[in-house]
Amino acid sequence: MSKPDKREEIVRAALEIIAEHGFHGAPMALIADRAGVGAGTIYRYFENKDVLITELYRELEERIYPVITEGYSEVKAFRERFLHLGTALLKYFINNPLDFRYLEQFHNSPYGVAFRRDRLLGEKEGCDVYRELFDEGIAQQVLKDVPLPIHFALAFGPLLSVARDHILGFITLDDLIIARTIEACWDAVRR
Amino acid sequence: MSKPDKREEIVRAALEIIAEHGFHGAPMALIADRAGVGAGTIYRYFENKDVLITELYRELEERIYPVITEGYSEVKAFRERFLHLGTALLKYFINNPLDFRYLEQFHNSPYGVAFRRDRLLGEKEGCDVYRELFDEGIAQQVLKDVPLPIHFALAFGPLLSVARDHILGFITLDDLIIARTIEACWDAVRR
DNA sequence: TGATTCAGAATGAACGTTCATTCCATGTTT
DNA sequence: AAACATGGAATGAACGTTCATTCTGAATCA
Repeated sequence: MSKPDKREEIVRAALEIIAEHGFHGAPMALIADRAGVGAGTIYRYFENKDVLITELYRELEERIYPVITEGYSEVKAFRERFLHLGTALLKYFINNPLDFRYLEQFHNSPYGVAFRRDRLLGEKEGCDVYRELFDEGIAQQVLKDVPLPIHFALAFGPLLSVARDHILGFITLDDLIIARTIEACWDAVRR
Repeated sequence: MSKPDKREEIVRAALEIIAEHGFHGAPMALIADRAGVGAGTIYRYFENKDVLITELYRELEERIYPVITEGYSEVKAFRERFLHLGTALLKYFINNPLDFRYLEQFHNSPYGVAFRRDRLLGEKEGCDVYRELFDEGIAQQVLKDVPLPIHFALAFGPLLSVARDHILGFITLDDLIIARTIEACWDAVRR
């Protein structure tokens, strides 16, 4: 196994185990096992567990961004762009439940809070597209007159909740329900 | 200190520490310290840490319910009832940040997932008022034609997100913004 | 009243376990 | 052969839980 291969295996194993059992249900020894690697080897690639966790978060963000923005065109009507970004994000989560579960774990932990605090301006997912879209919508008075974070809450709050329910098996989403949900979010933010 | 006093102190200390640092940042020894009791004393009142955690959850639920439903009348117009329940819940969270942080921790943990799964199967809903309101709205076609869990997501998702941002200091809510936020949620669920 | 007894509440040091991290003998590459 | 990478046993810190002991205050007795 080549050098970068091992790093990749470690990251993959960490994602699987942490997404399923949380940070504290993911001992380094288990991650090493699942990656097919010695416990000590992890420390050749990551200074410690915290670094592994935040590094994994960064990699997930980078994976998501291009998928979301694929087929996204800034020239389309505002509403269409909103629906595109919402649908793309929700579908990404549904198709990548491990990524979703990991991101949730991260957000609801001291890691995530510190991370967001550092980013106070960048806000959620670090995806600038969302911020730009909402800023434009507020400026053009297409969106309601509330602060940006409220818009984020109105748009992403239901989205995350629905994704979680689907992944945990409490509901089953299909294309129709997804479309209706995103349109409902649009009703929430539009003026 | 009388007998129920100690139990109360333990519960209070556990709420404070867990809300602030999470389940794993709350060793029993620290909870005992904060409560002003010996480490072993906790085990006179709670079989183990898990029982303490779920018991505390149950107590919080019981505390919230009467506050939410105060002044709530089933005869008022549907929209008014929705706004009342939404506003009451959001304001409760803002006024009781420890409660909110604890409930979030609980929901985003194996405890919470297991808890919800039991509820779904057992039909024994904790938030009956909310369930009744939404059921009625769907039946009367005041609400959009989507499954109940989607309505929950549309209504509570933004609410929790906004409460979290406020409590973490990322935004500052006032009565006007709260009212606009709940009304936006109404736009999301209404037909 | 003051002394004595006693049940159960409270205590915290000690225990066994789990975990992140370190260490080093061994293997691999250059 | 030198330099580096690896695995997994060893380490020590932290944790939840236990239990032998101490404390407390109500009940009983003289």
